[in-house]
Amino acid sequence: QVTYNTLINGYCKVGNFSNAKRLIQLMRESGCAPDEWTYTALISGFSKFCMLEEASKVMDEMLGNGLNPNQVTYTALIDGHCKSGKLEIALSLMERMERYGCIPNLQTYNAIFNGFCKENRVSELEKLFNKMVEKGLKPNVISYTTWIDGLCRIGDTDSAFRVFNEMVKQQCLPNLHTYSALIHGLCQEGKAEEAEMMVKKIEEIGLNPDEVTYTSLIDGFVLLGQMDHALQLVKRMIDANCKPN
RNA sequence: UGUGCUAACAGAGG
Repeated sequence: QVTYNTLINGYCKVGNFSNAKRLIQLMRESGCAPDEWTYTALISGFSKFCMLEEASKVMDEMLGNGLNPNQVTYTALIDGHCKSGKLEIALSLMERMERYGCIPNLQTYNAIFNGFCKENRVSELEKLFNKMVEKGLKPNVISYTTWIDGLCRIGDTDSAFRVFNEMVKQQCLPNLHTYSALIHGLCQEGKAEEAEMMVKKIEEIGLNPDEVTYTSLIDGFVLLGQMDHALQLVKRMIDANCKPN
């Protein structure tokens, strides 16, 4: 059972669903019934590849077999819907989840935050964020980074930095994703110089900017028409052992 | 007797 689930999960993760189904068949033939883990692996795989109809079908099948979807199952399906821009369905799934006595956890909220973020619905993100804190869940670096990214996307880097400061005050350590979101935001606002200073700052605290960080910064100077500096940054990127992709 | 081993969330360009 665990062995089969491990293999099935491996196939689901890479989108090889025919092999996953073949293994489920084998699993059944050897006397093991698919369990929550099996269905969750399928739902998570289908969600990841934006095959939402299939994912929902598996969810129904799971319920039909008397198995209870857990927090991981719901979160996978919710995340899939968020990533496909079906935020309203994701929200109703979260309601359904709660009605069935399955409490949304931090990952569930983070998936929804990401949905709001990508749809530029940052005020709703903030509202839910506060609601989550009221419920006693502690936001982590992913929660804050998603919020910051959302604010940057709507061009409100000032608020993004306010959230950043709040995060630090709450003893939540920003990581490279957090800084990269801010750097990207600054660059898109035409503040590539500020972004570059920020890159220097993160290097000082021992973080290594990666190709995502550099590409945002390079794009920032490209937007300003400063191609010479953009090319200089590519050189610096290579010197810093970061390969352009 | 032993409940261990497997699943979900964030950043760039196009």
